[in-house]
Amino acid sequence: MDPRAEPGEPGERGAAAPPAPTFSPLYRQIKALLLSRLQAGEWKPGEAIASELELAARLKVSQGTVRKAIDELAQENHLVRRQGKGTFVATHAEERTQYRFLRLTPDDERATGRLRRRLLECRRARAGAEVARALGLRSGDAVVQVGRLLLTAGEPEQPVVLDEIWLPGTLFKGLSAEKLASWRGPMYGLFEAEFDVRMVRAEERIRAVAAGAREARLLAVPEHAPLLLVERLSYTYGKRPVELRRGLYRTEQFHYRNELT
Amino acid sequence: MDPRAEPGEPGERGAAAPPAPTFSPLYRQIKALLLSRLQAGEWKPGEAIASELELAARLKVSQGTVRKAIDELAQENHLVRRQGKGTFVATHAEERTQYRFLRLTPDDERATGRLRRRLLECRRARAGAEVARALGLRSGDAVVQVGRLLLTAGEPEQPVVLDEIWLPGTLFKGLSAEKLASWRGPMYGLFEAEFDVRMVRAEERIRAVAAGAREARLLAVPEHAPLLLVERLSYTYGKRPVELRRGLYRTEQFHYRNELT
DNA sequence: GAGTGGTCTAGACCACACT
DNA sequence: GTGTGGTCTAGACCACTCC
Repeated sequence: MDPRAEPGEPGERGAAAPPAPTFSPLYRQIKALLLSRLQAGEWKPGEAIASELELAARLKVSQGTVRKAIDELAQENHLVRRQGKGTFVATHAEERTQYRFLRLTPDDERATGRLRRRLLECRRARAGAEVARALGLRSGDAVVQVGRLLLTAGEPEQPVVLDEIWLPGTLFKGLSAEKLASWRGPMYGLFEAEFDVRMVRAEERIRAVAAGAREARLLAVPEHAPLLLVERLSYTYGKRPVELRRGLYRTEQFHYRNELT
Repeated sequence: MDPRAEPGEPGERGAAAPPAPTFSPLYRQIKALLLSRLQAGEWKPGEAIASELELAARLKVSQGTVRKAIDELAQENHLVRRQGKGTFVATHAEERTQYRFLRLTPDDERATGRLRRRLLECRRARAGAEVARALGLRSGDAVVQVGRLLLTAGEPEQPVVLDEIWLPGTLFKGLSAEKLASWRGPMYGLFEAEFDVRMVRAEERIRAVAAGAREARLLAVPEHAPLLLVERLSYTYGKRPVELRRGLYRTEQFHYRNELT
């Protein structure tokens, strides 16, 4: 490959464009290439990709250059390196923690008990204006709507999270209550295995709100009780939004934890 | 330096200890060395450190090894690289965004207006049990307690954040209301310049709570209105906690934004 | 022992900022 | 032009995993 080649996303030329990123190093081009292969599904989540030396030979660059490309992809959680074994496509199916994206943590560190799920509904519907805008659809397009509770495992079990989830109908054609109920492990693992949708990144917007009547009943709190509202938009490759989630969290015994650097 | 030397934090030997990290690569030893120099204040925030080649020559390693050490330090926000100019000690004083650690964002993207500060109090006090535990002090030790509001700049101005801040008294001896009121720029910039305290990392715990009487009055919301409670513990070098902050955020027009990867 | 990722080196050259 | 960080190479050797 030629170090002086065009960047993956070529800088706009002509017109009165800003400075223009006229230079893209080789390793970034290789990174873009690998990303496009991941996106194309050339390697499935959990599988090993080609070794560094093999990629280097095939692409006619040095190992160090491939290495730097893979470094960045590993950093961004697309790949996972395992010394002595190989480099693997990241997956939500085998997370150390059950939910990689769930930042809710028990106040009591020792209470490490997993949360139970209870499915409330799973139905096909039409996107309202707001959902459509978030997911990049048109109002009225088909969506799958899922409602569920997360509860503490203890006795008595206690509701902690009420989630409402919207998914583009075209991507999640066969999704049903049965599939969701029978699936073991993280929901995002199901999405990978059955629908070829990998969540790569997400943005959350967090607010404090007062519980409405329905929410209060489902979460077993008084009406108007303060709840954490967590709106999450999840993206797959190419900054494409593929899930909207509206979660209400009880935070008497749990908190949303965040690390700032 | 010897690649086979002991790690910076030596692995426990003897007894029935876990696997034991018996190997620490050279670049990590150099990273630890640089960190200790930063901690010792050898270079001040905003200053340039020695160049890669100079460090390599002085430490008798290759440039690539120094480079990898600096890479990690830059990643962790201890250093900032600037091509053609040098590598600089990170600082809160010249942040692109006014507050690096403040994740509160206006719902309306265009409303980029800065927030005003209003100092409510700044007084010396004795640490209660909870504050002492968080800051690694003993109950009754001296602390500085600061209260303040952040308000929108518009007309009419509207309170958005009510912060209560606790700082170890020994570290912040000369801190006064006058100093705080007259300082331009982020508070953490003042801490760097006047007290040699650099915030490096922070953890936040977020909850939804109902406004109490005093908080409701200060934030101009009804009593029992839902508010975001953000408890932040900030650390300086060596995982040493140096600030506890309890913030109440109004989230009708603002939200706490977070990125998940 | 063979294969994989991880470290380290030495040297060449490029992009960028200052002067 | 000089000095800084950034890229790329080629090759040696180390640590880890599995057969």
